[in-house]
Amino acid sequence: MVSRRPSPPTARRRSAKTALIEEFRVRAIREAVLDVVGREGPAAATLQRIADRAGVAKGTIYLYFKDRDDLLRHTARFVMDEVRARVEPWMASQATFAERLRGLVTAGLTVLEEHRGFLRFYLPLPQDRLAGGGARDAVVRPSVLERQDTLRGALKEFLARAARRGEIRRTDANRLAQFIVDGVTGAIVTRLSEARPPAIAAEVDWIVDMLLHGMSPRGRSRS
Amino acid sequence: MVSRRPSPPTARRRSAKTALIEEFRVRAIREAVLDVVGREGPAAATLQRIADRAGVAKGTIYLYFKDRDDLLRHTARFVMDEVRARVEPWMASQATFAERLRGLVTAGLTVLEEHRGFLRFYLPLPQDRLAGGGARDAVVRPSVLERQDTLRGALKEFLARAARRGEIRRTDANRLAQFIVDGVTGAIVTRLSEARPPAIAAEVDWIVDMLLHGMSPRGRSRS
Amino acid sequence: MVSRRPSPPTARRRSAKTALIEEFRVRAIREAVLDVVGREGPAAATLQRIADRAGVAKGTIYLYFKDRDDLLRHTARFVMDEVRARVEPWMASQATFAERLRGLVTAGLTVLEEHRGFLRFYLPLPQDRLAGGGARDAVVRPSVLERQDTLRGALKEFLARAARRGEIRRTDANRLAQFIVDGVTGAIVTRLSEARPPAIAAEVDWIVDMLLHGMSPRGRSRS
Amino acid sequence: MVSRRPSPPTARRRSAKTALIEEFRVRAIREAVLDVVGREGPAAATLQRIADRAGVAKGTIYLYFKDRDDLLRHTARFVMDEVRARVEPWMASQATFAERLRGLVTAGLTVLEEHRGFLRFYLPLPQDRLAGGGARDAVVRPSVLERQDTLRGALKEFLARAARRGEIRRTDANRLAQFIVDGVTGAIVTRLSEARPPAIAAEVDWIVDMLLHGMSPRGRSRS
DNA sequence: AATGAATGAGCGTTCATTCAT
DNA sequence: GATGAATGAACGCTCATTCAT
Repeated sequence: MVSRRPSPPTARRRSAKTALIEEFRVRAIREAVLDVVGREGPAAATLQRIADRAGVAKGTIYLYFKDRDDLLRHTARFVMDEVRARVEPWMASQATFAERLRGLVTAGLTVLEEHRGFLRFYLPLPQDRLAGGGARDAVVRPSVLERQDTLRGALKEFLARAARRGEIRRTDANRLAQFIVDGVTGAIVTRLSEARPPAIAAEVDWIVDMLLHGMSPRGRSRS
Repeated sequence: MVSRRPSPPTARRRSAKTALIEEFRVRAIREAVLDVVGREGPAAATLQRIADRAGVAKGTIYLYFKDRDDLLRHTARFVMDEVRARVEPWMASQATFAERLRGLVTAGLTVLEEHRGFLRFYLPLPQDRLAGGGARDAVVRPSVLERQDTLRGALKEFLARAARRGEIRRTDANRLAQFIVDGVTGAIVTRLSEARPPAIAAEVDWIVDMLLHGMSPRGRSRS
Repeated sequence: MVSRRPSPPTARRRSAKTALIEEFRVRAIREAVLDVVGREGPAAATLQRIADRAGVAKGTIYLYFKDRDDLLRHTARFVMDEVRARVEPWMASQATFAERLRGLVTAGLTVLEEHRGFLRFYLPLPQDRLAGGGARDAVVRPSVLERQDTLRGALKEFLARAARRGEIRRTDANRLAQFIVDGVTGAIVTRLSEARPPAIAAEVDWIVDMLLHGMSPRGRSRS
Repeated sequence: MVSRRPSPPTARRRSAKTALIEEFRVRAIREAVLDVVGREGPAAATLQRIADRAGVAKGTIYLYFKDRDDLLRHTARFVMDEVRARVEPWMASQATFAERLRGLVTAGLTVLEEHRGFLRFYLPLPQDRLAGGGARDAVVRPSVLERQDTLRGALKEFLARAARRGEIRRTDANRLAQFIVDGVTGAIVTRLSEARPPAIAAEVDWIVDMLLHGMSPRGRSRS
């Protein structure tokens, strides 16, 4: 079971084969969740539907996940971990700040688009914003927040360093981290509502430019 | 029933007293929805829970709302209308752009804080974005989108006008509108996580400054 | 209250006016039941609907009837009493047996047609036979049976007398009474399904002829 | 699910064992319906009561029937099919008309007695005719009518043929068919009220005799 | 006497979870 | 390990009944 972190001391080592099967099943079921939620929304994400899509029996899911909440938590964490894995390397990069920011935003935007079907409901698009909240998936929240906090923490650190180096102005790093996350999220949200969204690169340029210089006219003196 | 807009022409006028009671009940039930959803999330928003919190019987809700969907739709519309009523006047104001932006952000921030509990799930704040939804409330969507589109459209128009006047630089007004909304929303989130958040005015200053000038060091040349 | 048969000894005599109003209300409500059930079936016969049709408030019904069951029982009894009031005089008539039978059948057929809308559900037509039974009106039965037993008893007595006089052959009067009731009921049931049913008189002739002589060829010797 | 007639072509064959279990469950649930309705009337036929009597959980019923209506429809059809299967062979028989009529009446009487509890409400016996229904089971109608129309049509054809052959006199075959059905139904009712009803054979003789010759004194001339 | 807003028991239905095979 | 038939708690909703006005 995926969520069973510390295996009991008496448990025999799983054979390599068994572990492989487990990995395979877990992936299949998780993909089924992403697929069903992405295509038909959380309302359709009953265990029966997920099991059907994964090609396993309903009961089988319980061999790998404690319960429905555990499955959803696992899936959300998986997506968030992917985001983090793609974004974090850019923070440690040696490039210029603008390049690092651009890389970071590109990475975020890319992975978000990959899982847009799923995130669409948990990270709602403008046209879906009020669609979200059903009752069943309240459990997804804490596990996502946990990941998100880590990510935001890292981003905050990254920004604080940049400020110390004079790459950006000194300001509330916490607010700024949130501001960036929201800017990127908002952009993907806008993209999803457009028939012909601009290329990712152009999108990134716009975001980075706005984050760096704001909306006031170029060359104007500050108010 | 709240959603029954056009009363039959032959219907006798409701007495003033009856209308008062209706207003009172509708408010009580709506507040219960806002309260329950805000405190415990949409998952807890069963009719029984709402009724309990409103201090009425389950059946009473059906005297004022057609069904659960109608109730949720009504509540969402109510909140969105409040947002709009507070924000829109600033767009038509004759003040400088910076002042109008500040007023607009202040208004948004204020009403968002008022209904933060509810909106947290339906207009999810960044830290909750992945937390949201289930399926039950898919119906809330259309009625809110209708409101939200109008609001965003107005904001977009406001920004386009400002660009034409040279008050801000010319850019994609749609993206910018979303960007601002997300910036404000994100600020609320940050505030919620802080023990001693700054005063609203300071918060607004930070947001407006960031929106206008971005994070690059003051006085630096653009990249 | 209609069903309160023996008024308590201490009760003051109702004034004539009060009695008149009571009579008026009871009739209005009863007619509403017959109308609603007749037009829309027992499913639609909620107290609210009945009250609306009767032009009184829901609560008012409870001033005249103990509860819903009491109201339905009253209505069914009323219809049955009408049947009986029309049919019984013919039993005591001095005409020939065939004439008395014809009169009796005519009377039954006529009153049944009058209330066909109501009876349609409780005395189902061929095409409705299996439609009947809902759960709510189980109470109607005992009160109808009580009346029907009385009627059948009278009919049985009438037939036994006729047999003693040699007007009909001697046979099980109980069975025969039931047989006649069923024949008449069946006929009206057939009529209701026909676009252009024959005149009542012709219908009666057919029934009486069949009851008297059966279906074997005229003039044939008995098997 | 019983009502799911055409299984998808790609569906794997149900194992013999599974089919057996399904058959078993469907029968148990159907018998529970017949039992509950028969004993306590349609009013008592809630899903909980049916489930209890069938010895299964409420949810189990939904594995085999789409919903309550489907269950009731299935049960009614089952009974009607039994009636038809027993009655129809006699119509095609080569015996004399009286014998065929006797066989037919016997078959009808027998199956009616078997399911008398259930049919009492849906094919109401004369003494229960006013007792029946509420609204809940309106859905039962169409599926039964379909069956009943076929049956009555066959009976009508049978009678028309007999009339053409001179076995009975020429008359309205439709009315006569209904008349016979009602005569048989009425007999059941009479039997139910008797402590010691006559043997089925004697009962049949009485009915057939009455249907053939009517109640007028033997040997008397017709009026 | 008359009202109708308020009530809550009870319904049909869904679906996460269990467990015998 | 894998299955899916079986379960029953919990939901949204209806409507007969009550009672303050």
